[in-house]
Amino acid sequence: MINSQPAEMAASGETAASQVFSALKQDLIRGRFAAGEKLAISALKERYEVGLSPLREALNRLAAYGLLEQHNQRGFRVPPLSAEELEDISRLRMQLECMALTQAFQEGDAEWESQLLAASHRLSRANKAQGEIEQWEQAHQRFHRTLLAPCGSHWLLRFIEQLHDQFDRYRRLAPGNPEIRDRLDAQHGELVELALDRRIHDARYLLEDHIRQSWEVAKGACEQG
Amino acid sequence: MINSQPAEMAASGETAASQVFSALKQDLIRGRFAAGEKLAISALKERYEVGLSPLREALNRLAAYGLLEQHNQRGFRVPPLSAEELEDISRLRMQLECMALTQAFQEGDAEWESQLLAASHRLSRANKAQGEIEQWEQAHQRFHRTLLAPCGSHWLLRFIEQLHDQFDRYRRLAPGNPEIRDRLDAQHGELVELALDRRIHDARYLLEDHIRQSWEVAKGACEQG
DNA sequence: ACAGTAGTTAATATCGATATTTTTTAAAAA
DNA sequence: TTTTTAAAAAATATCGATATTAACTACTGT
Repeated sequence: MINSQPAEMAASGETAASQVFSALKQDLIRGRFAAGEKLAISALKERYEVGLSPLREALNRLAAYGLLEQHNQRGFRVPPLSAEELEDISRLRMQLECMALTQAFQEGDAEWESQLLAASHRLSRANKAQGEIEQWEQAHQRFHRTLLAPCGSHWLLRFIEQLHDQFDRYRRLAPGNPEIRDRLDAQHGELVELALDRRIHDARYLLEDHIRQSWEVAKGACEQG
Repeated sequence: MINSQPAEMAASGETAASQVFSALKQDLIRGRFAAGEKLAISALKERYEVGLSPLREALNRLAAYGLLEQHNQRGFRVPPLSAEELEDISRLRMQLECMALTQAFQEGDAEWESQLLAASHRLSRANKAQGEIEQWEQAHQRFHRTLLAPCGSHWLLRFIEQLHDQFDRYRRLAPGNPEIRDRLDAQHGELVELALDRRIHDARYLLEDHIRQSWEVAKGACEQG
């Protein structure tokens, strides 16, 4: 059984449901669907070239995750955007990520420092290659994930990731703000320095400000857009 | 279309998938399945008297929620119990619920106080009716939900509920500890008093202790059981 | 006896068709 | 015109059957 898979098939072990789950999740976060929009299942079937059963399973997972609303007998909707919810998400991010940061500073070892430096470097390089937004987005996500990874709490990381996905829906829909964007980029480097020196107090303050600045940008998605 | 539904049908608008989701969720929290057990889908079909499609959708939701593990091409498993995860869950509960409590004390109004008193009363009455454990469980859950409800953060409440469900898996599997149980019951009443007086500092300390005591009980589920 | 392997069984994941429910459209009544 | 009602259309949810994958068993060779 050598090379029996067509080129378009994904890695072995991937099921159709899990593939369409990932694809749909990405598209939801990227804002490819209008907020509040009702998803037409038959249209999704064509779009993702997948049958009804795996598609519905993916939709159910996404609803349980909070990236879709599910209403009995009337299908799935993209959740609406609201400034109130964005505030909720942002404030909770500040609290949870600061919690995780504190623990990460205690638990993080040399290996972590290396990975953090690497992630930071990848992020700054991805910055310059304009036009490849998705690459930057991935590097950005990985940086923040690496920063908090050693915090030791599986559930805390899970919730933070979930909030991050929610937050990104807003941020990616908002118009770019080059001014704040530059400041945000600089903060990533500063966070690494503070992490290496384990200056938890300053780092917490900086991370909180980082989220607050991002929040300012993300707010742009709520203005009658 | 009057009374066209058979007696065993649930409220209108309920779909087969959502019904089996609720039933399965309850059974998982109640420990009706062995930890680590692989779920035989065909057996579940008979047990819940439901077809394959709605059953699989329910399983997918539960996996996304964290009450099941899903492995591609090899079905669904009940997550194993571990003392480490219980510690993670418990510590996070302390932090998140104390956060919510603080905000609830600020936002809570007279209506909240009334509902809290009512919930507390129901809980103490449910206590005495032995043999009706499920009734007490429901009253208990509602009490804790009411206590934190006015905190104003949709996502915080969501995460707390999720952790609560995880925690209860352990607690309900653990052998009963009448000694601690009495103390826990007493704490519910004390929490109400502190809430009415908005004594946030004492209340936080008490809630933290409440969770810690429950944790002690829940640990019993991890011992080679 | 043991490791490796083909063949068999059982389970999962998916497809195609159908039944139910909601939404839309059109007609009838106030 | 507005509201109600009824019929038609569209969409969701579910069923039954099938294909695909993993787990198991018996065999072969060493």
